[in-house]
Formats: sequence, structure tokens, C-alpha cells
Amino acid sequence: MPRKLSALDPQRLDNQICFAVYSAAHAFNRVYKPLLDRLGLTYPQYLVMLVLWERDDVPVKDIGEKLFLDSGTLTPLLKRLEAAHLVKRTRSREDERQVLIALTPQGHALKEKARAVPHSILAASDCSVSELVAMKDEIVALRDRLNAVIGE
Amino acid sequence: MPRKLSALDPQRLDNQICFAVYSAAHAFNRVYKPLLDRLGLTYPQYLVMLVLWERDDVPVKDIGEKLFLDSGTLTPLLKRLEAAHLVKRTRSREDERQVLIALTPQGHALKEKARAVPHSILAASDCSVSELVAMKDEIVALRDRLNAVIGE
DNA sequence: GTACATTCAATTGCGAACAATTAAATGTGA
DNA sequence: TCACATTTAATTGTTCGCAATTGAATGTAC
Repeated sequence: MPRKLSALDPQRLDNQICFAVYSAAHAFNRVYKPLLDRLGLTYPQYLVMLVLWERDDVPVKDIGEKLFLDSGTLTPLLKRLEAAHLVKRTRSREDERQVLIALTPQGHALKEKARAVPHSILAASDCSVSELVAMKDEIVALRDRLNAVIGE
Repeated sequence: MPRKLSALDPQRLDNQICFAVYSAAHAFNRVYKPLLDRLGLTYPQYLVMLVLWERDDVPVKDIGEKLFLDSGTLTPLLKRLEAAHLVKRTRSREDERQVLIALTPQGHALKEKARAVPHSILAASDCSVSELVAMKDEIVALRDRLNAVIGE
């Protein structure tokens, strides 16, 4: 294959949208790191807290469905959040298979400390809100099409 | 805050582009998994192979710069590729700090077996090539702006 | 009401990802 | 030359992410 056609070679790293997404996710992670260190959270832990700040006292499964994560990831993560006194884990009385995750007062309070985080990310993105919203919607649509394929 | 303004709440999970990127990366990973299982590769290993298929016999550092990964990730990964007889690791004679990564014949041969992978991903994306290229360019530009902030 | 299947969380094991440190090789300045 | 800084890969330790399995609770069919 001639070199001038490399821009069309689907087997080239730089032509793959998945690598763009993969490397952008890591770049976001690196920007978040210093911000979340101050809150004592990792990025996946921050995602769980975002879910709980919207709605509290939910089973592990609900958190997993929103974040596309399973119990193998969430169980140890939630135990670390419990060890940090941010959440409480209790078996549901109605259905003893479920473990309900509730925020502690410290967990609720952390929401205020985290309020500045999205603005810092927006600044680092160096991009207008409307552009970011448009990109976000495109990426979510792509993600949902990919997830639809997985479920056959 | 009234519920009708939730679409503007920057602290809501669904309003965050980083979660869109994060969850899209995982969705890609799940689509790749069955395809790469047949090649005996994980997705990060596949990325390293893409780099090597473009240019062979390069130091670990070069691979790290292209993939935004450090030696803590690459050293064990490359050892697994070596154990699978896909690459060879040799100290450079000119600069003994460097370890050069070269493809074995099996490593070269795997490129042909991997040729169908990008097409399968394109099909799963359920999207035109031109749309994907446009999205890819936007995401890469965003990633590069984020990485620029990290380097201050 | 007793088999059977399903659901849910936890567990185990493996492969990333990264911070922090170490050690060796190389480069630089006095 | 010698002291010092820089570069490069490897190592250690922690946290994700997921496949596969386990075990307990619940639901369903007969």
C-alpha cells in the first residue's frame, strides 16, 4: 500500500476512533486526578458518588446499570467508600439478595466540596459548553449503539 | 434547584462528557473482546501490536509516547507479548538504557489475521465512515487540549 | 409444596493503569 | 576527570475492570 493512502488505512492507530476514545478517557482521568485527590476519591468512586448524590439508598445493581459496571468492580469499590465513611451498606429487608447503598452525612457533605469539579474540567477542555454538549450527545449515541450490538 | 433545570446541572452524571467518553471506551472494549480473543490479545496489547505493525524495532519509550502509557504499564504487558512469542525484547547496543521491541515472525503474521477487526468495529458502530472520522478528529482535538493542560 | 430456574452480591484470578521509587546508563559542566 | 543531573526501564503497591464461579434469596411451574 502506498504511503499516501495511509490516511485511509483502517489498520493504522491514528485512524481508529476507539483509540481516540481510549486515550481521551485516560487524558480526562489525568486531569481529574489532582482535583479528586483533594476529595479523597478516585474517578470511578467519584462516578458512584455522582449517582448517589442524585438518588440515595439504591441497590448495587442500580448503580451498576447506570455506570455499566458489575458487582466484581463495585463490591470492593463500595467497601472502600464505606471504609472512608462516605456510604453505608445494608441488606434490604424486603429482598435480602440486595445490598442498599446510602450516603452518610459526610457523603452528603462531600457534594458541596465537589461542586467546583465540573467547572475545572470545563476550563481544561478549553471548549464552549455547547460544543461539549454536542460532542457528548454524539459519543453517548455511539456508546448506546455499541452496547446494543453486545446485547445482540 | 427545580427539576426542569437538571439538564443544565453540571453535577449530574448524564451531563458530563467525561462519563460519556469513559463509558464509550468500555463499550468499545466489550465489542473488541470476542474479536481479540481469537487473536489471543487484550485491547491494550492490540494497540501495542498496531504500533509495531507500523514500525518495528522501537524502544519502549516510543511505544509509550504513542499510546500515552508509561513503563509501569508497558513492561509487564510486553513481557506477556514476549511470552506469547509475538515480540522480542533486546537491550540496545548503542544506548543500553533502551530496550528495543521487535516483532517475531508470528508477530508479523498476526497482522493478516487482524485485518478484519477494524471492519467489524465499523459495523458495530452502525455509522458512516465520514461521521466516525469527524467524531474521531473532535475527540483527538479534545484529548490533546486536555493533555496540554496536564503539561501546564 | 416441591423441583427448577433466576436474581443478586460476593469472591477469585488476571490484566491493565499509574504513582513512586530504584538502578543503571548516559549526558553535562566545572 | 569527576560530580551531578537526566534518561530509561524495571519494580512495588493500590485501584479498576471483567470473566467465571459461588451461595443465598426469590420466583415459577408443575
